[in-house]
Amino acid sequence: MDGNAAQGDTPPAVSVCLEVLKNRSDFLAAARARKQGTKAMMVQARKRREGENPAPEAIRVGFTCSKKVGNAVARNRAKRRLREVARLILPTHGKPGWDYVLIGRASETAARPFETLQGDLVYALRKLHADK
RNA sequence: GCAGAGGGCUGGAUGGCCGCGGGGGCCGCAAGGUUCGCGAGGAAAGUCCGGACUCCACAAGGCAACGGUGCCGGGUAACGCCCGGCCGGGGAAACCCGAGGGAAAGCGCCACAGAGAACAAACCGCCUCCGCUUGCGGGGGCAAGGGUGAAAAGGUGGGGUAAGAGCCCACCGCGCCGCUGGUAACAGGGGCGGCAUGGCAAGCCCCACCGGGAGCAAUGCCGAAUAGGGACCUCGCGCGGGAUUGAUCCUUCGGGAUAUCGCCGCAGGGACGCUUUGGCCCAGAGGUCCGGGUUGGCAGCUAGAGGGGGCGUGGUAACGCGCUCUCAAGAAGAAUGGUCAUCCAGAGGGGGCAACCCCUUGGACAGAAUCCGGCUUAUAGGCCCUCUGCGCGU
Repeated sequence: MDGNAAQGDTPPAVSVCLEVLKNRSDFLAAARARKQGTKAMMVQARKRREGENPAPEAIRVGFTCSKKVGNAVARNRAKRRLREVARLILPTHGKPGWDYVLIGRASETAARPFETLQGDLVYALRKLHADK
């Protein structure tokens, strides 16, 4: 038995409060707000205004992997890793009422060790929240 | 065993933990919870052909245009696909390659080189006659040899001749006629003809056959808020003017009516900080219903010419038929993942005589989007079968 799983430190189903961005306008709005790049990804973040449609406690997240990332397989792989990272990190490090967009980068997003990838997101979030 | 040819299969495995998509069951008024099983490929790709399906158009059919196909026979829902055969070319062979109809329907083109590239021609030549300064000039005959070219107007051999030539003969080739075999493409052999018909149809063209168009963002249904449109009802709708050189209505065609819409003047309200003047804007409100319609939702949407296995059967085969068992993604900013461990191939290094052991690294091309049948292209590695030649053994 491997030690990691035995400790059971993976987050439970906190991801209930995560929602997926689906409208193009939401993506564009996030792109106009603040952003922070890391080696493996670009993170865009936007605090929603008062009275905007989703409930204020919800954290929303979207993923973008353009053709620059590679062919369909490479894009899907990058998106999945970003999704997994978001699932693990955002419920604890993200702030309610914010929209986040994670953008994949060519080769790095797929190749970077997973723990480093998590660290990248945590770092980017800290910078974004501090940058007020 | 070595070298080669053809074909097929596979393309990481197992198990934890945490997730995702869409189903079924159970609990719950619901939100949701819980549980069970399912969830990428041989190419899912390119979107190049052929269909199913949907809508639009349309008597059938013919002709023309445009596009496609192009040896023959078979298979198929259909095909430009597949199978079998034929012909031509390559190879020692297994086998491979071929846009493989028509060039005596017509037009066009054939670079460079070369004398000449299509009703042949004569550069070097060969033969002969004449002249003379004995190797040159002129006349005539010839097309065998040389040279050029991708291709030079049948080929080889013999006869013949001044030299030559299908000029004559034999064989081959070509054309025509009929015979035999074959469903056919075609093959075989026979007779006749002295040879006429160079290549390119992937330049135009001719012939035969096939083809209506657009596509699941097809198409059908539902349809909120807001804005706008129409109909009806209720309340409200300042005063005056003028009229058809506006609408409308009536008409005995001369003209007339003025409720309504529009026009003009005055009054009313609104904003421009206020006042005056001037210009601008407003003149309806409420309710009910109807149709169109955007974001969106539902259907289409996965059970069909379906995939796989087995048995029988027809066929050389592609494939068909019968029975039987089994399998089953359906999303829509788009699920099929993340991570860890062990193992299996592979690569590198070290130790050991060797079997082997240890460490490190590490997994081809590639991701469903209405669904099928093909084609094409990409693909690390591994496995299997058949055949050919050579070598060795029995």
